[in-house]
Amino acid sequence: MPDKTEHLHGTLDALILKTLSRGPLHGYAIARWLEDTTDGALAIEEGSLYPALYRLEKRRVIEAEWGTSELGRRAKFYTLTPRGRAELRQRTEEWARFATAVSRVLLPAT
Amino acid sequence: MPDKTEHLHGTLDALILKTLSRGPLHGYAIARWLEDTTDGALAIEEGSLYPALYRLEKRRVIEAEWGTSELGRRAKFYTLTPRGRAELRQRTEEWARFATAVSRVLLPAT
DNA sequence: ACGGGAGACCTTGACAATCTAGGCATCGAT
DNA sequence: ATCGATGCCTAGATTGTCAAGGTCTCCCGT
Repeated sequence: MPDKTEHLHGTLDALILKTLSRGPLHGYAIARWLEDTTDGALAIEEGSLYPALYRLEKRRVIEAEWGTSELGRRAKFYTLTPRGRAELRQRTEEWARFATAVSRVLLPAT
Repeated sequence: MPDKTEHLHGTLDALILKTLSRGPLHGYAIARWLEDTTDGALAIEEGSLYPALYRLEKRRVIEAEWGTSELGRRAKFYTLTPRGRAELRQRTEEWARFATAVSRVLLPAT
């Protein structure tokens, strides 16, 4: 049972960039990887994923190229650009600051 | 310099509830308290705050009552209802799970 | 031979929540 | 007299996610 993904707002981009920082992947695989490595806590809907990828590509933080998936199917592979790496760093720091602040309020003296 | 508040999505309600769990406060004071205790990392825009309070009141997780602020001004004081406490617990847990998942992806091996 | 599920992509429309940018009123200090 | 802080409020635009659909191919079970 995945979490309310409502929180994703503003975080999905960073998650995608981070996923791609480990190497090129196609969209479907990005969603899979995120879901797997968080034990299902992060469920990325395809209706969120593909528009996000398109946004990121348009802003030139990722690049797309058609290729073939591990299972021999047509798939679009995304690669992180230098720009993307910079943005990832920045967004990661933003997240850290935000999460720290919220946790300080919500989970004090745990 | 406050953070991009874009992240707030879905978190603001919990923050407000938590703030009120320490005792009744008026809207302006809620924003102040959140801003202060997070060293400005959480800047709550009034255009987000008041609609949020209205939403929460309508859902009966908080109650409003007009009164007088510490500085002698007319102010609306909000109190957490039992329902609100329950929701706070639930949302806090949701946040914890979400934040843990995102951090695990974004800040691995820190 | 056929059906269904999984892999892989995409789009449309609705919705929810935040932000921007205003407005109003009172008070104290300069 | 004006300005900043206190305190409330609203309208509209923006944004991003979600739900729900659709397409095509491959593989597996029956």
